[in-house]
Amino acid sequence: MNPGTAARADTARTPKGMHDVVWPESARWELTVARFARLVESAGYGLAITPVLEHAGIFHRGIGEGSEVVGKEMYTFADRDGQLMALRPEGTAPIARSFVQHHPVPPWKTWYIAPSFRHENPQHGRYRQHFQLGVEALGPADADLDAETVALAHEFLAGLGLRQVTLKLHSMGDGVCRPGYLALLGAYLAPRQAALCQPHQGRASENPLRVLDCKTPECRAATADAPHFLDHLCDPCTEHFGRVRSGLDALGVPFTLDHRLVRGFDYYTRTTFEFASGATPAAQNGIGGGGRYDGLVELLGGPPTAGIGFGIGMERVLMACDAEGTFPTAAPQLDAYVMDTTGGESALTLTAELRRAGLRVDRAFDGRSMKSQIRSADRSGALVALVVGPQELAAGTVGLRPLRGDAEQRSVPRADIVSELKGFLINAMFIEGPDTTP
RNA sequence: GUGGGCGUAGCUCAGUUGGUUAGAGCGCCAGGUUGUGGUCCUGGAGGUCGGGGGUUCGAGACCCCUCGCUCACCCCA
Repeated sequence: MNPGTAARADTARTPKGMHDVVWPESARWELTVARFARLVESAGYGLAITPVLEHAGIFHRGIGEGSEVVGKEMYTFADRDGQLMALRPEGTAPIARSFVQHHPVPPWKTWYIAPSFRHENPQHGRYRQHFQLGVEALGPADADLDAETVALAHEFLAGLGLRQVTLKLHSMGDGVCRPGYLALLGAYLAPRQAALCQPHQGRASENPLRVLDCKTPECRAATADAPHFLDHLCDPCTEHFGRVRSGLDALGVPFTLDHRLVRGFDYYTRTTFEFASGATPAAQNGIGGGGRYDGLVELLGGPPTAGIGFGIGMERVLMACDAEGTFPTAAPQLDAYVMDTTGGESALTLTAELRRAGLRVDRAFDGRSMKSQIRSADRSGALVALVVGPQELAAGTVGLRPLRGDAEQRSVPRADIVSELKGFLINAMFIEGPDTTP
């Protein structure tokens, strides 16, 4: 370890590629997660919270040794017991591991918001720690579940107001037809090695699918006439994929078939899909993706169990929202802000009383001047300032001063402050009153 | 992991061919207004010039190393 790196350990900063999410940005996270939870819970999903750390083998076996994420980007280390541990690089394998461990009765539908770690070089929209919102449904192999799952992700993104998001769909076949297709693709590429881009020359035989995914003009040209997997699926896979497509059509979810869609994890079978934003830079326009992984549970030691899910990148989604300018404005944070220039005891008790009554209330501290306190009240975004000065203290009243709009400050008996404040807020339609509609 | 650009106050930035105690706007604090915000005026606080080393009488500026951000590649969310 060089001196510069060592010195860095003393500096108060987040590690490279990792970020604090603090207010007001964190308010968008809360709202986004809440929306996601409400949506997927309406579809029968329950929350799953799994450890950030797993035995590294879960990912080696599940995602695949050869994958970029496991081979080059995973945070792996031996803990104090000498066990090889890894920080979760994605959300699906831990859920499958959890299924194997607890053998719940399928269908088992879970959702998560989970930090994921990849040791790569960060840039805007790609971080060493990012958060994924996701769902996993284990058990059914039914193509309707594929359609439902894709539609759920689509509905979430559309519900955030995103309009420039496109959906790509493909099928990766299964253990029956994939070997045949890989051989076919390999045979197609073998005589064309020299035409591929530098990095892929000589390596095409290792993972021919990667070449399809490559964006260089050389590889694009060389694979222009490559066989499409969709033309070589086995009959059951063809039928399954046909039902997924008709299901999405029936649900009104637009998609395009993309024979170059190759996902980075080995566990995918049959249906795979990705959502991309047309509003963010191409390098990080992938905002989510997923697919079916019918062999994963068995791979991790469980019974043969089908599964499908998706992960959506929290940071990427918010980037897309920013790019499209669709994110809703934040609601006011506080109903009232308490000011007290008489020593603070009134503020202490009044604030507690109002909070017990269900109101959102903050107050000034450190006995600052009236002017200073009302400036804080204004900045806090509160709708009303409640003023306790010497006059109010002596008279047993509280000054109710509206901060938004042009209403006058008025004096309210201290004993009536909760009902008076609620009455004011309802009247001003800042909070919901009793439902008076028929 | 590879390559380009950039790091000066909380934020956005200025800082001449190297030359005294490093500046502005916004924000923050206080006062003007001895009881009242959003406007205005005045004042104040706040800086290891990302970090370390070097060249020099003298470095925010030049050189080397390093850390971070950023853009691209790779790959992905």
